Amino acid sequence: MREPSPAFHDHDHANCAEDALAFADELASRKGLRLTPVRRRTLEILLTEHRAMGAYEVLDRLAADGFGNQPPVAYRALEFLVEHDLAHRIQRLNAFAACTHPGDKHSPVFLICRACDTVAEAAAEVVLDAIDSAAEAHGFAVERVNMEVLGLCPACKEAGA
Amino acid sequence: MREPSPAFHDHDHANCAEDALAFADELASRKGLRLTPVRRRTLEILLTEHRAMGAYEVLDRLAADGFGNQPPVAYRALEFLVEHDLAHRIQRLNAFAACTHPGDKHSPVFLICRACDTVAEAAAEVVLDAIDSAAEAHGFAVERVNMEVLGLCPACKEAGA
DNA sequence: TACTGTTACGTGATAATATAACAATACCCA
DNA sequence: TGGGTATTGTTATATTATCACGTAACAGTA
Repeated sequence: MREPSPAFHDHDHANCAEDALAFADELASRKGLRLTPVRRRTLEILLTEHRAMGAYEVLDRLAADGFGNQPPVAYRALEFLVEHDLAHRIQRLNAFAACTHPGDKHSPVFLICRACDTVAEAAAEVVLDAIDSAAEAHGFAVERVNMEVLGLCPACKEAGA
Repeated sequence: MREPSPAFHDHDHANCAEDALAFADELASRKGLRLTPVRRRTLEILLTEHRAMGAYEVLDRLAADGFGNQPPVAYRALEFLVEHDLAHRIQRLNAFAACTHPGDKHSPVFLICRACDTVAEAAAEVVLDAIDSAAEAHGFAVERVNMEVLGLCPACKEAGA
């Protein structure tokens, strides 16, 4: 497996982490959430890395920063972020990634490269309607939607993976 | 958590397992696959239970039937079934379920009840087009799509979960 | 300020899920 | 029949996730 790249294509990454953190702060004060030090730092880690990270990898970083070093520390912080749509869980990889469209009401579609594990978050609002009507036909009340697409990113496709 | 029911609504379940097994046999001989005893029995277990089962739960059944009792036995058989679309992996639950529409070219949407863990497999062909175009915009080559919707099934909604 | 209910955190232990590696066996086909 | 391949069994271990409990921080009340 090749090294994951920060995203499929370059972008202005310099400030995007900063912006996202600022947004999180604003969201927290607006909704009365407690973006505590561990939680904020966890988000910062995900934003800075800009890739899907395993809980234990995040935990190592947190521990290095003086926070607790037991699994629940990371899992709880990550759970909080996911719950408030500041991060997503990538089931396929048992990993977590900061949301790249915070604030947008979105149902993200994750494009996961099977060769380098890079994850891109695509928008696909259209999909939601289809899901809703399919669910409705079953009398099912939709709460959260998770869509994951496995395949090859441009770089790995090029490289002939 | 309530007990999972076989499906959101009753259906003629008596023969559906039998039919699916017959289909699998036919598929195997048509495509030259080796639906060996462990593999066939694994599919039969999933079909008969008609619910999402963990790998270790499947393993217990297999062991009771005289097959090996170590994890790889179950994981390998399940992997085979998933690869050939005879079963699906439900990431959210770390579990596996027999495909309820074998043979159909489908991109299943799983409706997962957060209260009782029941899983229904809905069809949503429309969704695929949307996914494809979203992926195309990223230069991403789609290979497999997995969509999981979390919410409440009719029974649990009724029960006020 | 003291009291109280609630939420969050730290920690140790353990559960649940999944894979690596290798040996033994069964199958296929020339 | 023999040699290559796919499959299975088995041992060991890696990885991911949760439970349980005690303490600390916070919010609201009087």
